[in-house]
Amino acid sequence: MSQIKTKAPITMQELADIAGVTRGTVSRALSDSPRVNEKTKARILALAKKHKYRVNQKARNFRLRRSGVVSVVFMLDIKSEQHMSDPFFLEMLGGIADCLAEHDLDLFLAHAPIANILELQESRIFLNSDGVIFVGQGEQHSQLNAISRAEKPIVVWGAPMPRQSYCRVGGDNITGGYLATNHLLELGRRRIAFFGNVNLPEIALRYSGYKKALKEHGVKPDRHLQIEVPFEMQHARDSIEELLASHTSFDAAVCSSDVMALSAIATINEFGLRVPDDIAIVGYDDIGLARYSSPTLTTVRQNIRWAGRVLVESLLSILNGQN
Amino acid sequence: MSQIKTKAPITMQELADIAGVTRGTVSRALSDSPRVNEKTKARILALAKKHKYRVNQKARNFRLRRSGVVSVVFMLDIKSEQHMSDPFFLEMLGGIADCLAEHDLDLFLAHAPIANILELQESRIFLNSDGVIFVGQGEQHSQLNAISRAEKPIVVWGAPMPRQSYCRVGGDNITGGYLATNHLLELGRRRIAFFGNVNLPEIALRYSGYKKALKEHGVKPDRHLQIEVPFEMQHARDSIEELLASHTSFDAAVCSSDVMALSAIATINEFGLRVPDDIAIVGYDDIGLARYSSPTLTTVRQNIRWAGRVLVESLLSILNGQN
DNA sequence: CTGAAAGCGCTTACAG
DNA sequence: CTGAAAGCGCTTACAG
Repeated sequence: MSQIKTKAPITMQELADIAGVTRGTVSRALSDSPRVNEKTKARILALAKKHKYRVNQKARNFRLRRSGVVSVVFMLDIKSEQHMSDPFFLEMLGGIADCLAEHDLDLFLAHAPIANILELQESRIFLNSDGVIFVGQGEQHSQLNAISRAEKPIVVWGAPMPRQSYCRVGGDNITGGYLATNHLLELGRRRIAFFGNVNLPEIALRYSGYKKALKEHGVKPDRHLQIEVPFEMQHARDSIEELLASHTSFDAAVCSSDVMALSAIATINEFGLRVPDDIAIVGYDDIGLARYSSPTLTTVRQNIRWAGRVLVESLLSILNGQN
Repeated sequence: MSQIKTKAPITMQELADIAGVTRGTVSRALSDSPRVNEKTKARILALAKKHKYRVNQKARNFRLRRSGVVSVVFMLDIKSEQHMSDPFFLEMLGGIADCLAEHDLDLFLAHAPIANILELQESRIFLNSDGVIFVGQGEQHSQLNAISRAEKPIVVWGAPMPRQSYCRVGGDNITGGYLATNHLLELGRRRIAFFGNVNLPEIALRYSGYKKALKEHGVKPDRHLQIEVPFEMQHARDSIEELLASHTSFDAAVCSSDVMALSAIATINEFGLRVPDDIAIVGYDDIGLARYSSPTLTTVRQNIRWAGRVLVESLLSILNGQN
């Protein structure tokens, strides 16, 4: 590790000397303790401002035996450029980062691909942070359950699951899937494909919303129209290409993400078909890119930034013992 | 701030007790100091492994009077979702994060929009980190110069500038602009537009590469074909729309980013024109999204992840006093 | 209401 | 080669 030194700014001891009190009193004044005289407190606060004093958060966290760091782990093979490139993750990250900063907490970004998240428990990601935010469940629901029983608090973005012992935050995937499908049904489409990996809990719920909408319109779901399209862009294109080559007939598709929808549009165009004339597409997430694509992509909106904030607030609640 | 506590793992004192030595010796053994007996060292290392001991980086950094944190600031109005969504930033972030992790350093992500970066000097971004990486120069070259004269080391991704007192890492923008333009010229295009804000140093260099290529092919640059297209997607589309509506004739465009190129393609399609038949487009960056768009986007490749690593290594060199 | 003191987990001159 | 000790900047029982 490198030899890094930083010129130290004014210290609490120095401020105490200036104020003619001890560190203890300054510390109490700064944390607005009721056990310090109001006048003393005001004087110290004024002095602190005047001398641009700021508590050294590192020392504070160290003293408090905490790290002041929250780790963020993006599931779904984060190393793959495709996934990191998905704007969904970036917007989520933005919301998390903003909220964490407001609470004076640092963000530690997990960067490695996570084949088995149980291994994380030995890593810096866990050892070096006060809590961990998982974005997505992948197919590791039981591992998440196991981890949640350890001492380190976690929160997870994803779907509700049976016997779920971890704190979860997530959108209403059933309704989302329902709305997307319903939109296509009302456009008169009847051969509606569902693109996505239903082994992922969130996608499974959207699929059930999809089936619910079909049922309401008297359309019988066709197993052959449930296509396991992966999130990763190149794989998505391969998968959709295969579908088109098979001449399976369909006139619309509900996609599991906007990036997947954009992949679908590009692939369909390459096959000489038009969107939405020949095949109508609905995305999911409402990323910025989708809003400005051509033609404008119809999508199911998730307020991703806000979701990021909720994840942080939930984690803080646990850390503060409010469950 | 919240009351966060973490169950402490085995401490250096405990390991010292087990080994029957003092903390000092353990510390030296772990840092591979030559001043400790090889046998003792081996014994301590084995014991450390056995008991899964890991040095508490927080305490270490605290003792070493450093934060162990590097801040990353993305210029260009990071708050705007459009910019955060630009895959260029994400890939750069990935490279930076990986390299930082290998050096046991944390990544602190600046999230606020940066109107004037001089204000950063009072903020957590500076106060709480050992160094700062700026991705992009914006139009704040002189502010960067000013900041670099402060005690906190910085490195900047961008273009070389006259009287540049900060450490810079960047691509060869002149050659990049030249290659992009040359490609179009060899396709027989002669009315080639340049899309980008030439007030940004990097873009200005690409523009000069563009002019150089034109000159070599005996094409006289047309001022009206230098269009100040912003990076931000919606603004890019507005700007290109305006150009198309003005009936300025052009048969190709060199774009300043792949996202800009995608915006251009979408806008051109909306005007009933075809790419590349009517107007050929070249992007810049080589983001994953471009690779899989339809039709595949021609672009100038920057190895963004690798660039991120170089930024980190450069910063570490400065921190280690190697300039 | 305030001070004196211990201690968070580490590193590193200084002795020996 | 190793130990004893000081100290990084803070917080918080414990006295008074």
